[in-house]
Amino acid sequence: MSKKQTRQTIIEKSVPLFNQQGFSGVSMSDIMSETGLQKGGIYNHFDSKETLALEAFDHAVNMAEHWFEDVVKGQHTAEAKLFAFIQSFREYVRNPPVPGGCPLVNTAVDSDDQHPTLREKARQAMDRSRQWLIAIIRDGIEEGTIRSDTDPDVLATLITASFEGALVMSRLYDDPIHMDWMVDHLCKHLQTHFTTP
Amino acid sequence: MSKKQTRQTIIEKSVPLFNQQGFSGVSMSDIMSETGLQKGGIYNHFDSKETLALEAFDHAVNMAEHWFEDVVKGQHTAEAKLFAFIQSFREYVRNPPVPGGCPLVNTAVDSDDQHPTLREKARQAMDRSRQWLIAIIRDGIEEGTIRSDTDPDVLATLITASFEGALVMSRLYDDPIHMDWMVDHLCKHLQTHFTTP
DNA sequence: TCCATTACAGACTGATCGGTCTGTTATGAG
DNA sequence: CTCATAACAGACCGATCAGTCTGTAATGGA
Repeated sequence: MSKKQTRQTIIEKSVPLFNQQGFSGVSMSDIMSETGLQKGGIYNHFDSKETLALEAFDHAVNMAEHWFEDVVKGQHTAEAKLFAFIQSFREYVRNPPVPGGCPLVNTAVDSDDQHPTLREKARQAMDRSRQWLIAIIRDGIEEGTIRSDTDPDVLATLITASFEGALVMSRLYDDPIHMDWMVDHLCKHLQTHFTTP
Repeated sequence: MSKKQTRQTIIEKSVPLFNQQGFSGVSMSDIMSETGLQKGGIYNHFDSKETLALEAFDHAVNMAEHWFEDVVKGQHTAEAKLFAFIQSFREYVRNPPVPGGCPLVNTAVDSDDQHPTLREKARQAMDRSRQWLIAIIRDGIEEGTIRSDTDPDVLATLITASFEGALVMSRLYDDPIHMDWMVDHLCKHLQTHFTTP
């Protein structure tokens, strides 16, 4: 096993731990038993628990981003992309690409004033996610499939917040129905922004 | 200071700590310095950190529940109650009744598999909140101000999840605009469920 | 005022925390 | 095969963890 591989394994094994239990809920012992490595094997790759947590967060976000990008990949109009994106929430809650829910929400909630760097990372990732959505919506307005009086910023926030809230509820109840209801609602709402009747 | 009073003070001082930093993010030392008491003074009232955390959660939820009940108190139709409830989200995010955001979301995210009792409490509190909303919606259907084809369960979930998601976003960005956008959206959506034109 | 009760202080415990360091073993270039 | 390098094991560190216990001081009823 090369250095890079071991390092990557540590990160990958850490992702579910941090995403499920939060920064202070995870101990280096947890990571040791999860990876099968001892102290020396881990601290050879990472300076501190915080460094590892930051990289684990990045990796978790990457996983989610790639998952959503794949969902949208096959679609060629903004309308279809948005529709596919929202429909994919159903699958996300049933078969989450990142164990433990959405790393954005988890980190946003977990890092309340306590871990400023982690919080800043969460903010940046949230912004990247919103900008990605905003770009799709703008494309839709340009190509004429989305009504020109649609505010991309507003719509991006509505979709994102709805997803996060419904995900938390479905996870708390361990019942995907709440996400399904939200997806139905979002789809209906999206119709009002489409120019196609 | 009577026993009950001291006990209550400990709970009240613990609420922001647990709500902001999560169960494992708070140490008994934190609670000691926050309350000004020493170990003996705290463990005289509570068996363990977990017992205290559970009571702190109950108290946090009570604070939020009373806050929302007050908001709705002045309104006499279901339509007006729902409208006042949703509008109050703007104030909630600017002037939260419980420091650290919504205890339901925080606890739901914090207790991922780790603290089953806390998770169960969060579930029950979430259910109480949904049932409260559902009852209002049912009243509205009975009194004829809300369309009879409205599904109270669905609408309650939509409102709750939207609130939670937007709250997380506004808190992460430290910008109430996201909640404002969501409130605008929910109000417009509510109109479609009202029988009044 | 007296005394039983109890709220609380604070020293103490063993476990565990994040992190360091040295020794050992695996690795890969020559 | 040889040897320099570095990946890793695991003992070890001081700090801090949740929780216990004894001593003390405050309280409140008689």
